[in-house]
Amino acid sequence: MGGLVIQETLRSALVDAASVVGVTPPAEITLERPANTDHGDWSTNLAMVTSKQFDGSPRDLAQALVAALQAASVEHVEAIEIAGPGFINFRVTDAWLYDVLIRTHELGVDGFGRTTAGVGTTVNVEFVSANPTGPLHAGHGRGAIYGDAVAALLEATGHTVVRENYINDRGVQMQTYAASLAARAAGDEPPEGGYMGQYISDWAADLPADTDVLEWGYARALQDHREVLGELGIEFDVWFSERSLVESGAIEAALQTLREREMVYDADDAVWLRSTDFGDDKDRVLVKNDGEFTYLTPDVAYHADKFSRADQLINVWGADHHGYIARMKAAMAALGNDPDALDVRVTQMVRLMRDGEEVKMGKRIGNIVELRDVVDEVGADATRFTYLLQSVDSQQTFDLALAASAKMENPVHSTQYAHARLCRIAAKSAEAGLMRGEVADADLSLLVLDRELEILRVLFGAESIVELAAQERAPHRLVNWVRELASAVNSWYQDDECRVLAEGNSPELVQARLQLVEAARIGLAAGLGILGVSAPESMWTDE
RNA sequence: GCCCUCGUAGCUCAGUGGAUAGAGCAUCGGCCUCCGGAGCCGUGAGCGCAGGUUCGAAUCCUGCCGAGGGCGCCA
Repeated sequence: MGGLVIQETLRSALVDAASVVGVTPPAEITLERPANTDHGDWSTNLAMVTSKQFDGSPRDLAQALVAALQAASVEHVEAIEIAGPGFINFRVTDAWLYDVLIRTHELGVDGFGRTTAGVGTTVNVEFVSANPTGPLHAGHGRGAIYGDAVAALLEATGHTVVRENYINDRGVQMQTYAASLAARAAGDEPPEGGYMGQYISDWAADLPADTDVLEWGYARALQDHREVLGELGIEFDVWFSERSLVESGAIEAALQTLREREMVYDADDAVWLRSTDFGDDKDRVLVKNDGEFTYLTPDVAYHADKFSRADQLINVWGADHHGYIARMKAAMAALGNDPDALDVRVTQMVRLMRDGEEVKMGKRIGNIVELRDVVDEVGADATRFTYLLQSVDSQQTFDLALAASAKMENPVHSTQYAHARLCRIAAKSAEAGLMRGEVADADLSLLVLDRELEILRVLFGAESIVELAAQERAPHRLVNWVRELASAVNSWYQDDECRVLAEGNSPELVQARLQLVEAARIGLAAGLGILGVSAPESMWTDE
């Protein structure tokens, strides 16, 4: 509905015009809203992309198309212009923006911005997957929140999503961890290559006398992970234990399958995967000459298991694991799975700033910034929003002081504040006896100011942004959209002309503006909701 | 040496092959007895370098320069 009607009207008119002129349009005619409003409300590059079929320049073709369009006299269109190298620009009546408002009300917070594009597809999103040998640190936070937001975006576009956390609960790092705990409990230094963090000493102090140190430490670390993730609103559907792969025989089964498919060979007393056959730099060892598996082997079995449960896999890995992408995809191909259905996303490092100083992280040198400390300092909302501000392809600078501040230059604050302002207006109106009525009863044509219409224009873009953000696994795109809406609201709010409760406003105007207030509020609350950030009704923190 | 990511305004960052490359902060200049000034409006300034593909490149390709990360029968 709404704007979509306009788009379909224009597309259909363009198809007709192309037919009159004698060119074949592409399957999907590009129709976009120009960044510069001087270029009209809608624009198409049709003349440029089809000019090769035409005897003349793109502009000449545009002329011919416009002549055909004007002869057909398209509904809602006020003006058609040709600009630049051959763009055809449409100016349409503002009525489509009122449809955007109505549609926003109909969809509400739980439906606005959501689509059904992914219905019928199951996606497994694996993220965090941190070793249970210590607390989560600030670097884990980025992957944790990114993975959760990607999962939410996929849900918002109709996919069935499984959030999964893989636990490396066997192997030598667990032994090292237990030895480090035991050493600290006995008052000694951890062994060579052991874990040096302060948390080892802290946790060792709680270590009961007569207990299995490894199992106790495992439970302690896992509890830490669960707690801090819970504070951030991250809930996993599956916590997948590496040990369970041993117990179920899944690792041996995967090796057997690879052997049957002749994808492995024996050499130098080891078992090798023919990963070079599938684009890897070199073949990889799966079983070492001492009979133990390498790190890769259980992981291969694990991914094979995930493939049996989902149509698409998404992995969120830290930058230090990018070198494993090629071998894992090769292993999946060797097992007969589609390597393109495994989408590995790598998050670049986070530089954490505090008081203008960079805080260094490093698990084995003892000076880690725990994710818990970040959450305690800036709160769950600011932690999520700030991590999501930037593309994970770039290194990030996370300013703790800014994220915790109640200033407009703090994006999470200005965004939430915009929502609170709208709520205050609605509450204030109600106190004055001016309740918002049914949207159907309001005269929306009273909304004519540019700042009012700008809010509706931004609201219109929500669905395509959510779709794009989900497709690109790029939550920061939705963050940018929410910030854009908040910015439009904050500018509108400050403009005296736009006031809802100004003296002299007619009851009809108040009603129309209250409808706008609610639409903008729905947009902010829906966007923040998908991102897992709360939409507060008030920003007051002191009571 | 090879692989991955990045390089856009003084700073932090946006930018699905499209038109005059955008925000925020900082600078400078205005506004403000107001639905919450924890504010608003305006201003100047930029695509690392060199080729290529294209009607059109910040975007795609190649090379170079620079930053970070990775290159074990470790995990």
